[in-house]
Amino acid sequence: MESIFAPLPAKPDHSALELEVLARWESEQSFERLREKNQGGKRWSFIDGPITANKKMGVHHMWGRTLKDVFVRFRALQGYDQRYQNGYDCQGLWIEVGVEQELGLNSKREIEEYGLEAFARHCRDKVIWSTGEITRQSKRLGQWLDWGADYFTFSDTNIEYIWRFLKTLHDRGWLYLGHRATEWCPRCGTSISAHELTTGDAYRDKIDPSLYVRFPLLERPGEALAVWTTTPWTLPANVAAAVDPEAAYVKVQTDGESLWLAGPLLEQVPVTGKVVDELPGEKLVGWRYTGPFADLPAASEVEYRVVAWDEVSMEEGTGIVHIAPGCGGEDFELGKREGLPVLAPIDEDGRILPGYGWLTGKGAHEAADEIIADLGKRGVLIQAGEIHHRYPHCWRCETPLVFRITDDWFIGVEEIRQKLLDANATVKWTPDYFSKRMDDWLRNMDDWNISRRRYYGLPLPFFPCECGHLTVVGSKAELAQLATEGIEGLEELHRPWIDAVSIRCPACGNEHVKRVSEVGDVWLDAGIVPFSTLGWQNPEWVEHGYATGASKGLSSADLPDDDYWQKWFPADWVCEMREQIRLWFYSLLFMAVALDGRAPYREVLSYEKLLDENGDEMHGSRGNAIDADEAFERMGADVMRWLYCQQPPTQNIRFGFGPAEEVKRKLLTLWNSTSFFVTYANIEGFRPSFDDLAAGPQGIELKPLDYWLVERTHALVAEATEALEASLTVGVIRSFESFVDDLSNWYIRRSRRRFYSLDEAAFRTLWFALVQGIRVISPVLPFLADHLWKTLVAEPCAGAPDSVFLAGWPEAPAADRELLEEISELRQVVELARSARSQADLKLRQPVGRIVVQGAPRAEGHAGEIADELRANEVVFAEVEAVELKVKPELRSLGPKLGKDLPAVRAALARGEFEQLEGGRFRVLGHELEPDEVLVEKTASAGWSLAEEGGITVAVSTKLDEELLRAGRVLDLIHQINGLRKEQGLALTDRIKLTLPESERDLDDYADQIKSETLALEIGFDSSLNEATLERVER
RNA sequence: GGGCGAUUAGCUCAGUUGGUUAGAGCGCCGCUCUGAUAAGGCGGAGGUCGGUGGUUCGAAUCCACCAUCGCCCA
Repeated sequence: MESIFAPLPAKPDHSALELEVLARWESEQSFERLREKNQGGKRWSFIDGPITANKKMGVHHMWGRTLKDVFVRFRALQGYDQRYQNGYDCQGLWIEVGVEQELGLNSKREIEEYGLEAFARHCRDKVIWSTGEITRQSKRLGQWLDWGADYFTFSDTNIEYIWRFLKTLHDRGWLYLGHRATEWCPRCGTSISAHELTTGDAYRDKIDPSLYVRFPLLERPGEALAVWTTTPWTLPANVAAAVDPEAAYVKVQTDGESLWLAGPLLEQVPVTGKVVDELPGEKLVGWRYTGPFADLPAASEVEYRVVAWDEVSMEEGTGIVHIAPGCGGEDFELGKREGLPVLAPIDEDGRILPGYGWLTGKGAHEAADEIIADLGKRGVLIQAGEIHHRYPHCWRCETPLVFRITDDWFIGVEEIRQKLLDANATVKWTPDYFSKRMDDWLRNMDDWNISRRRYYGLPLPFFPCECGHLTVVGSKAELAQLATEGIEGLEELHRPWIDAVSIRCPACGNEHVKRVSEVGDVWLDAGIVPFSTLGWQNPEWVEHGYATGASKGLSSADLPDDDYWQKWFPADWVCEMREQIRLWFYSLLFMAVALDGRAPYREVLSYEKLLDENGDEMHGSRGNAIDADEAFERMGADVMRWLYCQQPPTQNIRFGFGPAEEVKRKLLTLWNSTSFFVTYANIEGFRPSFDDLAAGPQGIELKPLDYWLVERTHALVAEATEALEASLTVGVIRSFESFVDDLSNWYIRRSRRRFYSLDEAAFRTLWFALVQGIRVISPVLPFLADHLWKTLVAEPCAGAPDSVFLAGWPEAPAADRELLEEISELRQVVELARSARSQADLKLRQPVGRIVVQGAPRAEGHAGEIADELRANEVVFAEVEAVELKVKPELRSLGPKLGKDLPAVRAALARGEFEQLEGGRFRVLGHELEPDEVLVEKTASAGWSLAEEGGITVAVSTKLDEELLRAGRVLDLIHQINGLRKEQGLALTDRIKLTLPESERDLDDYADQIKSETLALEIGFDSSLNEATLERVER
């Protein structure tokens, strides 16, 4: 006879099972059918943050992908129509990184010599390769998205939407060309934005010179300022020295001359001598001095002087700060306030410009030693040492950054700041304190530097004419209209093609206006997505119209029309890692509020960082990084997903093969429970009915335990639904674990024997519980769940959906809380009784006479089960006799009633100073306490072992009569014989002949029990034996 | 310097509106089941709940300050 249920192997091979399920999803078109099923129904809008398409994914990427998939599947199960669009980030520095390395290019000059067109094509190839890998890995993880209809940020469509955004901002006057000091990477030849400084580990340990130098004072011969710096290359750009006007400064008489410095710092500065004068900082302001490189041509006009600044540090240095407005952000701001000249000493490559004498042409950081030597030779140096500190480096090439005055394009943020804060107030953040994090960022953010001096990125559509007019082009069509040359060769909106285009200036008619050479910040690319992919203000739907420019042929995504945008904007839910608060979440918010006035998302889920299982960061170089493909192979996607989902998003996750083994063991309980069911259902010929899933088994009399499991299952469904509605996967995991424990360690344990015959109520109940459990966990464990669904439902039930994902989300009636409490009380009684047995050294194999239970009225109907579970002849519910009574206050009710008298009453009770009244009442210190206001504890009288907790008391009789002892010996004997059977390698079904020592003759009354439990056909006795022996009997 | 978060058993973490004896998993020790068996169950050891004050009849929980760590901003 063929099995109704396909038998399950002893353990799941997750990886193999998952590949099987993937193949089935493919052949059965499960995802496509799910989409069809939900089409046109209620909507749930999710927008995927674009993943940078420059490499394969690691396990740290899989956390977010898993969370996204869990909620996408959950909402799909609930019947929500969705878009399922994946996104790729395809241009900008991130893409250039790998390509440059592959091509062995190491500077902008080399890229330009290599040729921008070939470089651009390489970048595109890199993206194509990477998106192929990421798609493959995502599918393997189980992510259900509309693969092949992805959005690519380098499409002309995406770029045009950003152009339009920039034009809108320009019309509002928010766009400007700024002139300021910014962090600059001399190797990449571009400025580094505040965004980029917060990405990854920009701040790294670095050893720098620590220089104390003297600035001789003009009007005070023989006196000088002592100044400290760690960046010698900025000294040629010095124009001022800053002091804290509030602080006290001292003059120290040294061997040669007198040095001024801040009093509080005297101890830690390498200046020794006698303090001969003291002045407040404000008295120093206005003093003039000779600059450290005053002779250089660039410095010829500078009038060096002391200025006041309240930011002067009294923690390090000398309290007199060297100011070079051309070399630092704060210096630049101070310089503006004080009207200081700006010396900008370095060029794009970090080399010192002409006008700086012998320094010209040298690299800023590299020139340090020569500068120090020169200062020493000229007697300017007080002391040169070293300092270990954190210094910003380029995130892509690890080059130490410099400060440079540059012209960058900025978006002014003052007019929009409050609107962003208002919009953020409408967003539900998980974890909620991230909302404040965003608020803080919004309050503090500076104008947005959007330009990068690079190649393969969003071309900024800025065409400045010599006449002073700036044209910001808003679309390709507009560009074509204004173009005077180069438009015919514009195959996509990238350099070098776009650079060939000239336009006519609308203001003066000049026909040779060229675009600026800068490209845009990648966060513009990602932030525009809710507009560019949803067809904002697009007049008509263009099928496959999203794939334009560089993305032509890569995606089948449509360019929808504005009606569609109205339907899908804003997103109901987005989910990315925490860093995205100031990156993607920010640029999304900024662009949406600028264009539409609303927040682009209603809910945000954000999560922390992935570490290895020891809590260290994963690094390829450290050898502790786990390759995603290896993880799929060795732990399986379900196990990975479980690991991600059991982590509260507020905490770093510790990910590794060790934790994965724990998860596998946990999942084994579910597997074994299912396997138990399948085994006996096949033996007994049980066939399930799909209708039972609607509300549990109907039209059959359920035993109390069955009824309990049904209610327990309803509770699971309710808890899991609530957790997922709140974006908290950890809640689902917890509920599910506790459910499986109840199912396995209570229901199956208690009901096992009912499955040895066709007890329909038991089979239907267990089937229902297993299947509902599988449905609830399916978003987390899609493979295992769908495999078990196929086994338990799809194959045996005619007409059932062939995938759990086509079966909808289970509905649960309100669970019978009273019954759940009842069983929970019952289990408490059993646990207390076990504890009491254990205290009296009564192992479970030793039957006991009587168990008395007090304070658990709800468990009273389960006396038989308790007796069976605890091997007791009798279980009674009555008052437990005790020798001693301890009475404690029930604080919850007595606290409010007694108030300040409570401690005294409590102490009196503890001393035993109370009077027992009728009806379980007590009198203490003049207060009469009701029975529900006290907790009564008892100490066992002789012959009893007692355990109590939470008002429940269980007493186990420790008196063992002859009969009980014999029954105990029988169980011991059975245990021993079954051990022997195993030792001798007998099969579970082998029959035996048993020979017992003569001393066990008195157990002969139990022969039938012994025979059936050990599969013995006959029992003999032999006086020469000390121990039982057995031999196998051929049948 | 400012902000946010964290600090609970050897390790990783729960702890619901303040309420009796602060829990789980892993590890350790002991026991147990022996039809989940290189698994399951029970029990034990192990905690001044980071510190100090305060509010309260009562604080891991609320408040203040401090310390340490992480993240963010300057």
